Amino acid sequence: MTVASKTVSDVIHSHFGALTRAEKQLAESLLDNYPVSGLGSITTIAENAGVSTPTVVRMVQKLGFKGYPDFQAHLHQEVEATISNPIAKHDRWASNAPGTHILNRFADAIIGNLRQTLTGVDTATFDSVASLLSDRKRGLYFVGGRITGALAEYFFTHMQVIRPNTTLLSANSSGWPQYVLNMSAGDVLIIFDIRRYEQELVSLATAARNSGAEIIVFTDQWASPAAKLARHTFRVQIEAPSAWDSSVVTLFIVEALIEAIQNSTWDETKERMKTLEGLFEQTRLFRKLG
Amino acid sequence: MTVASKTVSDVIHSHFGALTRAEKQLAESLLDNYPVSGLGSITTIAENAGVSTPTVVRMVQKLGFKGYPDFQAHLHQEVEATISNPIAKHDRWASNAPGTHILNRFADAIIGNLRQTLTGVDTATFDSVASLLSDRKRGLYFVGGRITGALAEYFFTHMQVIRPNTTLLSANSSGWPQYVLNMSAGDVLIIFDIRRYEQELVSLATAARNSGAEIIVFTDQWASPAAKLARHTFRVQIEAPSAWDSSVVTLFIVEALIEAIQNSTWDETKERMKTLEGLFEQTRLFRKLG
DNA sequence: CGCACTCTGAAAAATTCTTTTCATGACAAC
DNA sequence: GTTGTCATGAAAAGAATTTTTCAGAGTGCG
Repeated sequence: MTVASKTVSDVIHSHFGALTRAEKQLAESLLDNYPVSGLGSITTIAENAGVSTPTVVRMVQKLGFKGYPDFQAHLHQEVEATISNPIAKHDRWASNAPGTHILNRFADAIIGNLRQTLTGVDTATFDSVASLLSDRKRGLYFVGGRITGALAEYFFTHMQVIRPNTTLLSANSSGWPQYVLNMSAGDVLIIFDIRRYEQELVSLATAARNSGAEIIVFTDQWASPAAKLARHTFRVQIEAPSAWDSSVVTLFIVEALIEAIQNSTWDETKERMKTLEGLFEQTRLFRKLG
Repeated sequence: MTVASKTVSDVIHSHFGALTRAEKQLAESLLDNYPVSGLGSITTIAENAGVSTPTVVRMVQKLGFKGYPDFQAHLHQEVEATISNPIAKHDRWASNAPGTHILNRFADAIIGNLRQTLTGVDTATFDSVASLLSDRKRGLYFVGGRITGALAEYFFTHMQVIRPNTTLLSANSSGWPQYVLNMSAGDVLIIFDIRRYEQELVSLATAARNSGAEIIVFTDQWASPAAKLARHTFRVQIEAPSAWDSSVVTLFIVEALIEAIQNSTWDETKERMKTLEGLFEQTRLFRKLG
């Protein structure tokens, strides 16, 4: 086998599955800040990765190099190629891809969305929402549309671990009235509604408001009609070089919220997570015995 | 004396007059194709310059370095500085927010994840996966774990619109064997498995492989055990300043794939979407009348 | 529980690299 | 011509790096 045409990075990636724990650790370390991290002596990179020098030797041989010097020679060539050709590298995101590859165009678009969205997001709103959702006296209800249902579910799954009293509304709108029936004043309804806004969500929001619930809406830059009924609204930039809208930035906000909420009640959450671990363990055991 | 602020190149130039014939010859050689020419061992660069190794040692000491290793360490630093640091870091993403606000810290982390992931993703792999999933003769099966189930669902929902013959596996693993029963050779199983890898997914993957299915795995940088059974694997960077892992970049890849797939069969997809519109319309009408 | 197996790093061995020593030769000054 | 100085590289010495060996730890499996 020849290693010639492929980059060292490629070789590492293509063998990654076959690497052992320590070797993966080493590979990570090499890929992090690649290729400069591999410039030093075998001792240095072993130390940086927290593995022994024999591990380094074994890995590079597994990758198809004759030994460490051979491995390093290849790296040097790549460094040379990279440096002598300054236009390359980071004009593009994915390496070895034309600047017009979908991955690169998507990355550009998403970064743009993220920046625009964050410019628009008021951190005071963000903090208010976080503290609303941290309040365990309030029941939480999550609901999404056809596409955004997955986001609602994602948010819900995390919140369910972090705190009690959370509910995911079924995708089918026919069951919604029963949920509204259970809402009390101060409960919070989190709605995901993007483009092709779904009429039913407005009805749901109205009903929930009448029950005294607070409403939080995740929507796009054009704002769902449900936003008018909301206490707080996140207007997220969703445009992508695609026939579909992008949910990446919405998910970003959701994850940031999850962290903010969890962080504000870490002690309690920690206990819950520990208990949950125990429950998973039991289930597994249960299954084995059964 | 300190060499700190000046580059090695500067130092050589400023001492050039004081160098002897052989040393000048060496200096020329180093400056030619700088700084890569100084990456190898002392023997190598001595040979390249056509001088002896003692000459090299004498020169670097004359330049103010402690010895050859010291000289080379400085060169490495310069190479690193040249290669890395390409994208200017935003001090602040969200306006009116301290740089340490969770939104800003999250944004930094996600951008980092995105960059690292894209450096690692082989566009050839990406394209292969896209064309695999575009092939309508192959049945598609999506499955995720507890947290990643939402991602599987998101992917599935889109693919269901784009093409026929797609299935979302239930969250409950007890129903999986029945799905495997229906898989035929050439079908594709898309698995999402991140951190806390779920043992059942490996069993599922094994069974699917035995039925002749191709397997595609979305996992994290440490790679799910299911990846060993996979035809293609996406290793996504998932670390966030949070107790939880981030799925943002995974979703990014999914969306890019959706676009790539849809794009490759746009004509057919367009028809399907039109039909779907009609169906939605009917349902709405139906409900109104009912 | 015990066996076989793999992974891992400590330590030794082998190799290579770096530095020093020193002999040679060139050249200038006397 | 002799002498001293300096530059240079061969070779030895010294110091590191790289590779190999090997034993212990861990893991999976019957």
